[in-house]
Amino acid sequence: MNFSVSEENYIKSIYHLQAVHQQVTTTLLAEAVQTKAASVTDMLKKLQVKKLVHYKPYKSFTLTEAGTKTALEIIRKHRLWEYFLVNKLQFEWNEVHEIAEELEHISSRELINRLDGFLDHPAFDPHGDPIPNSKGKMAELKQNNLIDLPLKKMASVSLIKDQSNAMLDLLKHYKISIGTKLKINRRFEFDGSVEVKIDKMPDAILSKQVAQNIYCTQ
Amino acid sequence: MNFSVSEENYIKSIYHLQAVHQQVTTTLLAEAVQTKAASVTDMLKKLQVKKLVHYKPYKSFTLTEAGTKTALEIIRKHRLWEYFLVNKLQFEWNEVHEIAEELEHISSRELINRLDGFLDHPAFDPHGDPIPNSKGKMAELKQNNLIDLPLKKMASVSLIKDQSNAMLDLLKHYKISIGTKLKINRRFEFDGSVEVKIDKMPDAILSKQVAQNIYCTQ
DNA sequence: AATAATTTTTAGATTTGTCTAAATTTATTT
DNA sequence: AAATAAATTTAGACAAATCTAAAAATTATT
Ligand SMILES: [Mn+2]
Ligand SMILES: [Mn+2]
Ligand SMILES: [Mn+2]
Ligand SMILES: [Mn+2]
Repeated sequence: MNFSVSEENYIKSIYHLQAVHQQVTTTLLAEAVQTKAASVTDMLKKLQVKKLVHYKPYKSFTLTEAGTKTALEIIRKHRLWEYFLVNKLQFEWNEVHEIAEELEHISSRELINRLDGFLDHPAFDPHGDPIPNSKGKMAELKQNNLIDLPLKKMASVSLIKDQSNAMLDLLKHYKISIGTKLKINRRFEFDGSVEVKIDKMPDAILSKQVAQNIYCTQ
Repeated sequence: MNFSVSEENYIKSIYHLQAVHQQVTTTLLAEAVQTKAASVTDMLKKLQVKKLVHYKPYKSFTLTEAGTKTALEIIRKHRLWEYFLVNKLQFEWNEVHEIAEELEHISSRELINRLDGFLDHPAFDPHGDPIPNSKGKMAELKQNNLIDLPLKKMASVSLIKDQSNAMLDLLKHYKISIGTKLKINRRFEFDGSVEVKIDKMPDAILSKQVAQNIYCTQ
C-alpha cells in the first residue's frame, strides 16, 4: 500500500495524538496537520475507506491495526532520517525536524532498511525518541521527569518532550542534550523551578516549564 | 522559489531533452514525463508564468536561464543521492534511479550541500554522469564511444548512456561498470559488433547496440 | 427541559494536475 | 495550391486536497 503525503501526515498525527489524549477530536487533529476541521472530516472518510481508521461520525475515530502499522513505519523513517542528519551530516538536533518531515515520505522500504543498517540500527533518535524497528517494535526506557528526580542524584538526559525550536535553542544555551549528565541541587517551591548542576557547567536554574520537558534515566 | 514535484519533473525533462534534440517538442516531452500532449501544453503555460520557459504556442519552447538553473539543481540532487545510495548504502547501480527520482524533490539546500560534503564532493554519479556543483558547473570529460576506440588500445569505461534496467543487467553480466578497463580486440563489419577484452574476464562480443551506449576515456 | 455554545459535518467552491475529444495550426503529399 | 496527415492547443470534465459558510449534532448552562 502506498499513501499520499497528506494521508501519511494525517495518520502519523493521529498516532501521536492518541498517545497523549484518550479521545482524539477533529479540532485537535486539524490543528496538528495545520488545516481546518472540515478538511479533517473529508480525510477521515477517505482513510476509513482505506481501512486505516475506524470512524463514527460525531462520535470518535481511532487508527485501525493497519493504520497503526502505517504510522509506525512513517515514524521509523522520520527518526532514522533525523539520526542520519545529526550523526552523519552534522546537523544540529533542532534543525532536522523539518527536513525529516519531507524525507519520511520517501517510499522505498529497501532504502530505509539499508539506512537502518548503515546507521547501525539506532534505538533512539537525536531527541531521545525511540525508533521503531522494521516490525514496528520500539525500545522502552524507564525514565522520569527531571522535576521528580531525587535531590543530588546524578541522572542522564534521555528525552526532550517539547521539540520546538524555542525549546531546543534554550537547551543548546545550557549545553543540555541527550546523554548529558546532571543532578538537582535544590528545588524552589515558589515557582517550581530547580537549580541543577549540569556536567561541566556552572549551576543553573531551570524554570518548571523547561524542567517538565526533560526526561532522565538514573 | 519552491516548485511542485510535477513542475520539477517537467523542468528536468526539458533540460535532458534539450541536450539531445535541437528542438524539444510537446510530444517528446509528454513521453518523457509519462503524460499526454495536452497536459504538457497546460504545464508549459504555467512554467511560462513562472518564467522558467520561453514558450511560443505552436512554435517552440526552451528553458529560461532561471529554468536551466533550476534543472541543474534537481539534477545535482538526483546524482548526489544516487552516489550516496551506491557508495554508502551499497545499492547496485541499477537500483538507484527510481529512489533518486523521489529524493531529488527534497527541498532543503542545506541538506544537499552537507550531503555533498559527506560524500567528498563527487564529480560523477554511479552511471558516469557529471554532478553539477552548487553553482551548476559540471566536470567535462574527453570521452569516446566504445565503438570508435582504436584497436588494442586500453581504455576506461566512464559513462553508460542507456540506463534502463535491461541495459544495466546486461552490463552487470559482463562485469562492466564505471572504471572498468577494457580494449577492443577486433571489429566485425557485418553487424558492427566488437570483441572486447574486459579486465579479468574472458574475451566477449558486444553488439553494436550495446557498444554504442558505452563511453570511455583513454 | 429548554436554550445557548461548541463541535462536527455537509454543501458548494477553488486549485493543481490530469484526461479525452474536438478544434486549430503546421507540415507533408498529391 | 489543395488536400491530407500530424502535431498542438483548447474546451470541458474529473480526482485530490483544500477552503468558507451553513446546517446538524452534541455538550454545557441556565
Ligand atoms: Mn511529513
Ligand atoms: Mn525526533
Ligand atoms: Mn522526480
Ligand atoms: Mn545517474
